[in-house]
Amino acid sequence: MNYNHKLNDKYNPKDFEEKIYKETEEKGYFKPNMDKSKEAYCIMMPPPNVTGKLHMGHALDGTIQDILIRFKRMQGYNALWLPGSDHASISTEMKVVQKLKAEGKTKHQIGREAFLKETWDWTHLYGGTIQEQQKKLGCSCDWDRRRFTLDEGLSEAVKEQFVRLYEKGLIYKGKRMVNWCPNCNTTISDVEVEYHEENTHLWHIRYKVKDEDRYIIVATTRPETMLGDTAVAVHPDDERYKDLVGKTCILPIMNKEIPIIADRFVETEFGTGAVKITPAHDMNDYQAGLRHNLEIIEVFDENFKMGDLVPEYKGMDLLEAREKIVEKLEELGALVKVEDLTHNVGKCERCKTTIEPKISDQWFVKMDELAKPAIKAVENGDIKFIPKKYEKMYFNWMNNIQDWCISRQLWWGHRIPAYYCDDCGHITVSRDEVTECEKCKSKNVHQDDDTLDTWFSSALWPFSTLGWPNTESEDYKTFFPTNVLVTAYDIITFWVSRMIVSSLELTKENPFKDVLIHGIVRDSQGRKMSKTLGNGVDPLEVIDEYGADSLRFSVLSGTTMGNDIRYMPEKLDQASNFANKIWNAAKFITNSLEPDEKIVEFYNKVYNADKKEFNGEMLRLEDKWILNKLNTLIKDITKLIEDYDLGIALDKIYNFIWNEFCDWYIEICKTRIYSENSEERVQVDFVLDYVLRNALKLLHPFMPFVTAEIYSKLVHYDDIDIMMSNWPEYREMPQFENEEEIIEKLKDIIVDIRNTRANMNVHPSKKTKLIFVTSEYKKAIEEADEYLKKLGFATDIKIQEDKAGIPENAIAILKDGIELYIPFEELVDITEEIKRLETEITKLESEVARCNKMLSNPGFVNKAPEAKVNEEKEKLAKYEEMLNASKERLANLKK
RNA sequence: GGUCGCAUAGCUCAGCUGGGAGAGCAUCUGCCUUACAAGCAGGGGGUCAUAGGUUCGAGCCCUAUUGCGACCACCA
Repeated sequence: MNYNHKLNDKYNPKDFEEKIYKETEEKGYFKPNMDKSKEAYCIMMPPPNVTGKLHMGHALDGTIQDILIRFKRMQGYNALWLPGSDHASISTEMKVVQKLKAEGKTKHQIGREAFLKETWDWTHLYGGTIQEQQKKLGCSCDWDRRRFTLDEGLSEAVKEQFVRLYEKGLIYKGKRMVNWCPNCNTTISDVEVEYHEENTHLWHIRYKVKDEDRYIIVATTRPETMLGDTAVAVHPDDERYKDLVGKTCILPIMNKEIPIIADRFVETEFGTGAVKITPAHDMNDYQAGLRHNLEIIEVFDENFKMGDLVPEYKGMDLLEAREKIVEKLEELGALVKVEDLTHNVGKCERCKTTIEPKISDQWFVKMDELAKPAIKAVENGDIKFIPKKYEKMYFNWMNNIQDWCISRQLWWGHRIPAYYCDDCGHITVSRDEVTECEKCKSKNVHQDDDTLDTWFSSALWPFSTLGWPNTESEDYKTFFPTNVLVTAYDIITFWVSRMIVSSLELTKENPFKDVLIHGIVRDSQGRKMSKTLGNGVDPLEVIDEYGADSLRFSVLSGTTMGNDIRYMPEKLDQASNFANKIWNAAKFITNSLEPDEKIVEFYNKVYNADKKEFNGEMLRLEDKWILNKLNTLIKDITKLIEDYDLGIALDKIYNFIWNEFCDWYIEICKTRIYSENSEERVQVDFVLDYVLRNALKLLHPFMPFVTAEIYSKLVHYDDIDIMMSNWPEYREMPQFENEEEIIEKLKDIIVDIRNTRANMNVHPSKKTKLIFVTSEYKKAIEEADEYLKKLGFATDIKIQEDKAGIPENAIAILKDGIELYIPFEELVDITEEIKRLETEITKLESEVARCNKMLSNPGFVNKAPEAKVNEEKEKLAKYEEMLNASKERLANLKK
């Protein structure tokens, strides 16, 4: 066995991160093992936009999924993490439109076919970018199974969904009021509208009541739409207008008679309490119009210029028309007053153009029936949200669900599989291309020009990627339903909910069992990262500077699932310091390693794999202490990852490696590491290697690169890389609890020694004697002799069962079951030591008092659990013992 | 307006089914001790937003208040 244990002198992630990624990918580690005897585990990566670039949100999302998949893979599952990307219709189309614009072209000029070719080219040019970036992050997904929402198979799935829903009557075409972006020239969904405050005016206009010498005054922000008014509405309970309801009034300019109606949607507080109803150009008015059967009159033409209702305004820009109409009203004496008003105006999320509500012929999915089983699946716990609070968000949305407008006036996407007959007008919906009207057999048919909302295809992601609608495909049968969906809370409503809906409707299965919701990565000031603010942090730059492991650490350490994360550059220092710490520890351990054969041989003797049990006689107290700690750690981390408590898990491993393994175990072992006795060295090398390798395994899902690099330099038990190694096993019943307790006690005493010395400003070079008084811990201290001397700054250690011969002015460290005296000789001023003892006594007294108070409280003794009461009793006894010892010591000093 | 969340050390945040307040950074003190100064050892620093309540016991549960945030709806 000739094996290289040598680690580079310095921790430098660039030396190995890319190398390891490439190697492990080439070895096929990212692919599922397809072992039928193993349970399947599957995560679908939320597909990023095809032309997107990796941002911190992706980094967090990818890190979480990679941790889960690596964990499950090490546990032996047939684990698949399937990546891909989304065609992102509006976003991609806008980018290409802009590109064309720069070239002086429009999409209509070049035509549909050429435009799609342009877009495909664009997609091929930028489509691979994000994948390459995800690789840098360490994402171990099966790239060969990568899917794109416009792939043939996925397009089949989209058509299948459309046709099935259509045939069930769940998709319909109808005139509805939709959000229209006059710039993008398409409908956009409600979620694509963002609201901005804007300063404007509120015009008060009076409409004459018919045949009466009265007026009703309405207030509006959009006087130009009054040409299309078909009613005036007031609140039914509004005393001011009660007698007017049912009458009619005269619409100025148009000189037209319109009814005065009562509707609960009217706010009596706002404006005048009377509102003009323009069903063609306002959501609420439209709804009111439907309720009251009002005529719908469009004021604008398809280009959002004034229509031909009044020839004078025809073709005018809306704002210009507004001015003219206001002038006209003033002229007519109908304008009562103009108020200033700040209100929210809907803007297009993409181009910031003011959204126009528009009545338009669109395709819709009828949601209410579809939502029911999806609500139930979460209600009855078949699908769980983590953290649970996000279920409320989901229910909130699903219980108020609106029909879903799925058609978009875009070209980039899945074209709606509906064909219109030019002769009879019949609509044929089909999976296959239609060349003949199914009703009149006319050949004059043409396909709907529109495409489907991107989310209509993303809704199928958990199963369209596995081959659905072919439910016999190997992948579908193996991996569906999937296990967990990982995403941020901002797309619960329009993605997660729709996946659940589509999956239940089409496959009759839940798409996943768990929905793991994480927060959003914000900048160090807590602001959302955005292009306009320019405060985004580029994960690639971070990786370049600190390495992927540090980035991964920094977005998870000290976080809670579901809460937003503030990006703190300092955390990267913490992360790379940690990696560096492990690196140095590993370097130290591997440098002086005994030959592998000897250590493997020792392992075979000391460990009984069947019983998961060590031969205690072959190990020392401190070995058993760290092994017991490791066992507990394995148990904790396994549970924490299973519960998705990744932040806590990571911090626990951090703490174990740094504060237990490095700070204590390695320090304790140094005398043995440098020992002349090779058996002793084999023993300690085994434990060092064993604990480190297992700690690295636990850390591997979180920091895959540094752990892999170091693991490859440890004792060579086999040829298995850490990524494919078995997840550490733990014993349910800890084997060395007692030993752990003893070492903890010794640690406690060492801390006291250091503490005392620091308080007294004793230089490290100044060594003393240590005199222990104990019978209980005699053996342990004897065994600890060498490292106690080292860590306790001692020249000499004495153990005795009484206090004979202890110098008067020695410092006393008094514990239950063990007392330590440190004779500092001339160094110690007795009065100082008296003072120190006195504060110690005060502290102990307050502890004793606290215990007594609790135990003398009948409520506590009677009602608290017995274990709790006993615990307090034990503490009391311990503190009393220490208090008595301190008092005795003090009395002696004062003599 | 509706729903939900947050408020803990100077900063950023943890804190599991209620049982003696934690981490990282910052700060102070002492150390170049042969893996690591990207380090080691030690210290200081908190009325857990406010006011009530439930409980033997509340950072944690309940109610109200204040401040902040998110989402949904909407503002003619």
